[in-house]
Amino acid sequence: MQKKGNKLSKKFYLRNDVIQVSKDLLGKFLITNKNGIVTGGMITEVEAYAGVTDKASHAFGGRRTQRTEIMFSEGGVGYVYLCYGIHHLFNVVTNEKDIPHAILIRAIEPTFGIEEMLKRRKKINLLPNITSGPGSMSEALGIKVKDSGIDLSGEEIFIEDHEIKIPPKEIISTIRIGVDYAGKDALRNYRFYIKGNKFISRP
DNA sequence: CAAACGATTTTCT
DNA sequence: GAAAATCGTTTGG
Repeated sequence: MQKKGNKLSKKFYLRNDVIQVSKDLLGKFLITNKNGIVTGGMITEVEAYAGVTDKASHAFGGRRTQRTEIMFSEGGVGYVYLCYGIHHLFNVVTNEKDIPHAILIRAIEPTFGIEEMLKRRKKINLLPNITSGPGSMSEALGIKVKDSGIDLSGEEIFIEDHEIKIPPKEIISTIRIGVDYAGKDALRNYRFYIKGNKFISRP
């Protein structure tokens, strides 16, 4: 039923324009394969974190710790961060080695393994809020902190191109959410989502 | 070694 | 709409 999906090549992540990569990720499919159970869906909302120049990023100012070390890796790996002790946020690391750019996946449109995702989220019906919001989405996909640093070209967590093109008109850019503390950097239009899609996080 | 904080979500008023 | 929950990471002594 689904068109054949090809995993994104390493080159996709290695580009140095994190904004462009963010836009390109919209319409791609984020898939996880946990214990033989496949879950995933189309990426509908993302946020870019431009490394050392972005106050909202953990790597702002070149801060390099054991946790953020992953972001300094070469693009193409996942960076999972535990926030508020409860939520697992999934990021895609981009750019070259030592340049800590990352893209936070905020929401996807459920496509594969919907039943399993509902079970993980303890929901009965498929509502838009099942995967809208970074923490919720990660839980639905079974992504955990221990997955941080995973190679996205592997078999457990990966991103596929199903040749769905999102017209530039359908891509909305706006300010990010939940980063008010970042001062003027919070006003950067680094958040992107697909126009009209219901599976995006709510204010 | 102790203290403060957060890229969120959920629940209550 | 506002506030609490909750724990690993980070920072300071």
